[in-house]
Amino acid sequence: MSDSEKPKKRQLIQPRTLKGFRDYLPETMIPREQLIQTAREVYRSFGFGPIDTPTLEYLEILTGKGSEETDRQLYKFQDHGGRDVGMRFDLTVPLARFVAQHINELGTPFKRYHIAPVWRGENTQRGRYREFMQCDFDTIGTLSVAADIETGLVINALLSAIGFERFTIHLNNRQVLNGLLQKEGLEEQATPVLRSLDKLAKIGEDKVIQEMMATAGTTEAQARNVLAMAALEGTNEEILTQLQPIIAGNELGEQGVERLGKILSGMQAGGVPAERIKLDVSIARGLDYYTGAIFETFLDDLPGIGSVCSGGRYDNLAELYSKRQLPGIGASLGLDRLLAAMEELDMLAKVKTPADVLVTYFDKGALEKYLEIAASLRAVGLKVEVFPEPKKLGQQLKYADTRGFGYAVIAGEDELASNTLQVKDLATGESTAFPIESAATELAEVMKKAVQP
RNA sequence: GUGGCUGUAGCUCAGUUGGUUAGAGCACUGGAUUGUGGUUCCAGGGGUCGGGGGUUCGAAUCCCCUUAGCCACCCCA
Repeated sequence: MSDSEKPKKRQLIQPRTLKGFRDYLPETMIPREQLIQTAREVYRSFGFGPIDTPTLEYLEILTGKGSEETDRQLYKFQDHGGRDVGMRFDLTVPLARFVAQHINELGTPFKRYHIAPVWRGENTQRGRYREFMQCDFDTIGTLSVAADIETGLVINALLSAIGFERFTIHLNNRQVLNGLLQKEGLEEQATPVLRSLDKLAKIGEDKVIQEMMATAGTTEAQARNVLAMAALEGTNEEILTQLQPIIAGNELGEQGVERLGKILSGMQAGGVPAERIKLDVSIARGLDYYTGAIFETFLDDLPGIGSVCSGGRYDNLAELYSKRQLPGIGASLGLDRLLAAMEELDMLAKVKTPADVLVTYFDKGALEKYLEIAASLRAVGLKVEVFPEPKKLGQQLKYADTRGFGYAVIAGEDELASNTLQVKDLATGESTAFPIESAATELAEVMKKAVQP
């Protein structure tokens, strides 16, 4: 073969994903889907209904309230018709547009959940990607404290259903903060002051004071007064009592404290253990648009990972798109953060298959028998895979073991001749013989017992 | 977007002052007289050293650019 006849090495395209974008393998996708399913069920159990909106919106919809930061992170381009479009960077702005457009058919109060990916072209870091899932729930069109309370109840139900017992829902009311700022004459600088305050847990008291003086132009006394309130300690009731004199004389603040008390007792009446709720006057969330209750949720065993479920109340969701004032309250489950936490706390089963049972393909001539067996197992609700090749039994068992199957069904000449199946528990290695007719129901029984002993 | 660190097989890494055909463990595929895995033994496949350019007789090793990851800042609607 001369050089010219040698097959040239094909120029391959390097397989890779964009910065901040990820592939999900079955072993990460399985717990991910489980988590989403749990969230869905909890949202539905409170009467929230599903919605979806387009990935792409007119650019003006997304940049409506835009800061420079927003613009910088927004994925935007011109579509084939020359329209300026952008990819949604959260689910709240699309909700605002959606509500402005449909509120007359929807009526109020309107409760929806929305689980969908969003895109932000920000710099990546651990746990921060450019494409990620948001799991929002919101109640639109009511100012009632009942909706505030329910938000707390949903957060509690969510984390409980996912399997957490030790977590703390931090609760605050922006009205209290705003009341104090009014009292201190800092209304104008509310945003930078609260942004600094939000960093209290992270950078400490002295630095927060320095930052407030530098970026918000407060006096040291003003900064200290704001911090004094944020530093209150004690039981929730004690904090409420201490707040009253601090805020006294400011109507907004007084209302805010009263409302906090109602949310607190309401959440407990709704079944949230008192020790899971913590009044935390320091949390502000960096968001300008929160006007009332604010929630942040921390895992007691992994507080460093940050809030895994956050949200709050806003006065006027759709102000940019509608003349109708639509107040609302909602929160968002931090799916990726939560999954990272669960992995770190070893709460995720390491499984590469969603199936429970592998039917081994043992006897070359008995494929149709195996297909029948698999069908009968599926009929009682089991997830079943038939191995596609009549390979050596040891290899098939190894396959089942490494993927995380719970059981293997083995049926060779001997079993088929006696009309039985051998069901092997892969965790213990024990085999049981079942009559072929009743094997499906008996195995289903066994598995049910294994799940709830 | 700014600054710092890093990038060798699917994964975790080794690779001496730049010097022949780049290694290990795990994982993967197959085998150990043809019906039982998660512990053994043997064999095998897999890398143009993230990509491109430069210096050099010679580059995984030095220089530049680029790309990706991590960390900090920023921000977190």
